[in-house]
Amino acid sequence: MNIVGENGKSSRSVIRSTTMRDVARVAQVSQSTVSRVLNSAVSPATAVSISEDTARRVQDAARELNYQPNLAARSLRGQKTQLIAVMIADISNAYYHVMVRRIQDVAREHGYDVLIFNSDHDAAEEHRFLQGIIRRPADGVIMTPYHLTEAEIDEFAQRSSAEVAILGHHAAFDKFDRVYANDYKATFETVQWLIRERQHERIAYIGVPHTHPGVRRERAYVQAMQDAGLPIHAGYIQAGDFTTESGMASTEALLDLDIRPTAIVACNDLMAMGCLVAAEARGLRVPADIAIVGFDDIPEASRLSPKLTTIAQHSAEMGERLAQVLFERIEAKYTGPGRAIEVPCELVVRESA
Amino acid sequence: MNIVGENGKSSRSVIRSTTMRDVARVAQVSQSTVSRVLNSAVSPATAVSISEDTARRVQDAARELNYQPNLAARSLRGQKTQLIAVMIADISNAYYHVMVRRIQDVAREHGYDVLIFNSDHDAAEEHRFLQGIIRRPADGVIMTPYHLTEAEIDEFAQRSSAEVAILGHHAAFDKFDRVYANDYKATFETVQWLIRERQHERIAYIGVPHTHPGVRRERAYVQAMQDAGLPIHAGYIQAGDFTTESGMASTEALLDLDIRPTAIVACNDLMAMGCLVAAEARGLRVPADIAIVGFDDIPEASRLSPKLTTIAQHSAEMGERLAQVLFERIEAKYTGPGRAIEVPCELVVRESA
DNA sequence: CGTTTGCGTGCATACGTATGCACGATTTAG
DNA sequence: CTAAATCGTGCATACGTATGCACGCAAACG
Repeated sequence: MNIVGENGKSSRSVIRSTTMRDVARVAQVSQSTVSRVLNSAVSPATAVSISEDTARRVQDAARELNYQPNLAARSLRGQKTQLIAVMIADISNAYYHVMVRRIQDVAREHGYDVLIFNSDHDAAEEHRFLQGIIRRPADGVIMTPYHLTEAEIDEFAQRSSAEVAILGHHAAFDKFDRVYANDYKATFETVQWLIRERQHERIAYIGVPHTHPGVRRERAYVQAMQDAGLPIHAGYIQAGDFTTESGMASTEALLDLDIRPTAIVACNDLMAMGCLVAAEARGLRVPADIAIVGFDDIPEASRLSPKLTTIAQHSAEMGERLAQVLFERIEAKYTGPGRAIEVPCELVVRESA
Repeated sequence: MNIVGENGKSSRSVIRSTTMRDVARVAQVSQSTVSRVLNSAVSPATAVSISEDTARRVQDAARELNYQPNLAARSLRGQKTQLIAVMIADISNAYYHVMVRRIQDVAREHGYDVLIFNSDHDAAEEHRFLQGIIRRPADGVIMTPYHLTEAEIDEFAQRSSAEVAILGHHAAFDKFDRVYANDYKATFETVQWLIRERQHERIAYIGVPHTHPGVRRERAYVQAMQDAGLPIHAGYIQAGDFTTESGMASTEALLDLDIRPTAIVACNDLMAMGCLVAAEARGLRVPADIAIVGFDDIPEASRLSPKLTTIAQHSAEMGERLAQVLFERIEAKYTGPGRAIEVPCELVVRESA
C-alpha cells in the first residue's frame, strides 16, 4: 500500500474548504439556517426556534463534510475573532514563558488561539503591537506595558473594541483589569531580612532605570535602608537591563568599589545569575563573601549552584488570573470598573543569601 | 492638563476603525484606487498604472487617518493572511522557546504575526492543531509532528493552501521542507567518546518510546555499544517522557540495578537534569561515580552544577532556517520539491562527563 | 480629421458569515 | 369559521478588501 496516496499530480490544487453553503446544499436548507443551527448553542441570546428535524439534518451534514467555520469571515462580520493577543517583554525569559503557557491553557479551554509578541522592553515595539491589533482584530489583549501610557492604551481600547488586561503597574492604569505582584512590600521586607536576620549593613541594588518595576523596587530598597539608618554608599545603586550580562557588568562595578558591599539585591533572577557568575569569577564564595538575592524565582533559580535565594512571583498563577479576568470581560460576565488583583510575593531562602 | 482626555463618557463607544472607504473619501477617489495605491509596492505583478498626483493624495490621506488594513477582510478576500502558525511540543521547554523566538524575529521582518500552539506530545492535540488552521487560515505552518503521518499532513496541506515546514524527522515527510539535527550520528559518536575517551563500559540510555527522536537516538546508542562489543545489560534502556521528573525516576531505577551503570545518556537535557538531581540525592559524585550526558544544550545546561555535558542542537539556527525556507515558499521564491536541511549537532564537553 | 492605442480611474462583484426582515404555514383565540 | 398570534425558514444585506471589466480621455497613428 502506497502511503503517498493515489493522487499523482504534484501541483498544489486549490481546494476551497467547505463552507456553510456546502452544508446547506447537503442538508437541503438555506445558508442562514445552517448558521442558526450551528450557533444556537453559542449565542442563545439571538437564538431562533429551529425544528428538531432540520437541526439534525444540518448537524449531520456539517459532520459529514467536516465543516469548519472560517474565522476570518466571522471576524469580518463583526463577531468574535476567537483570538487573544499577548505582549510580553521577551519569551526567552523563563519568567514570562511559564505565564504564557498558563494563558495558552486557559485560552484553549475557551476555544481561543493565542498570538504572541515580544516587545524587548522597547517603546517602538510596544506601539507596533497596538497597531498590529488594529490590523488584526482580537477579542482580548494581555500586555506588559513598560512605556505605553494609560492614555495611549485607552485610545487603543476605544478603537479596537478589544478587552484589555494588564500585567504589573498597580499605580496607574485604573481603567483596566490588572494583575500585579506586591513587589514593593516584598523587596522592602527582603532588605529588612538581610539586615536583621543576616546582619548585613553594606547592601547594594541592581535595578533597571526607567522601568516601573525597576524604579519601584529601588524605592523599596532605599526606604528599607533609610528606615534601618544604614547609608547607601556611592555606586551602590547600579543600572542593568534585565539580562544576565548586565548583571555581570554591574557586579564587576560593585566589587571594584572601595567600600565593597556584602550583599546584592538584583531586581530579577537573570541579573542575579550574572552576579553569581561574576562573583565566582573573582573567586568569591557565595554567600560567605557576598550574599545575592534575585527576583522572580524562575525554574533555573533552584538549579543553580549555589541555589538562588530569591523573591518568588507566582507567574503561572498570575497568567491564570490574567486570562480569567480577560475572559470574564470577553464573555461579558463582568462589566464593571477595572479591577486590581494583587498576587503576593514570597521570599524563598535557598543558598545564595 | 487632564491626561485622561476631555471625553467624559465612560461607556465603550464602538468606533469603527478607519477603512479604505474613509481614505477614499478624503482623497477624493474610489475605494479601489486606494487599494491599488496602497498595494502597488507589495504586489507589482498586478500593479496598474496610477498617476503620481492621485497616489500622493491617497498616501497622505492614509497617513492622516492612520489607516490600518483589516487583515480579516484581506484574508477573506483570498489574499495572504500575514500569519504563520507554529506547533511545538511544549513552550515551557527551553529548547523550543529559543527556536520560537528566532522564528518570531524572522516573521516580524516579513511583517508576519505568529500563532503558537502546544501539542504536549499528544496525538489529539496535533490533530486539533490542523483543524485549527483550517478554521483560521494561515499562510504558513511550522510544526514538530510526533504522531501525525505524512498522509495526514499532506491532506491538510491540500485543504488549507498553507505552506508547511517541518522540524525533525528526516526519514519520512519528503514532500515538505524539513530541518533536522543529525542526532543519530551525534548520539553514536557521543557513546563512542564515552567508551574510548572516558573508558566507560556500563553505559545506560534514557529515551522516550514511540517518539521519532527517542527511538532514533536509542538505535544509535545500541549500535555504538554493539560496535564496541559492549553488552547492554537488562534495564539499561529506560523510558522517560522528556520531563525532568521522568529523568529522576529513570535514574532511580538505574541506580537500583545490580550491575549499576557508570554513565547515563539521556535523550534530552531536562531528563539529564533529573539524572543530576537523582544522583545527588543518592550522594553520588558526578562525573566520578556516574557520568551524565544530555541532549539539546538548553541555556540552563551551562549553569547547572556540575555543568552539563551535552549534545548541542543549535535550536536558534534551526528556527531561523525553518522560517527562512517557509518564507521562501510563501513568497514563491522557491517552488521545488521538499528540501532536507541538516543542522549538525556537536558534543559540548563540560563537567558532568 | 477619424480611428486606434494606452493610460488612469470607477463600477461591480466575490470571499464566508451573521442577522433583520418578511413570508408562508400552523396553531390559537374570538 | 375567520382573524390573530406563533413558529420555522429563506431572502437580502453588510462587514472590508482585491480585482476583472468597462469607460472616458488623451496621445498617437494612418
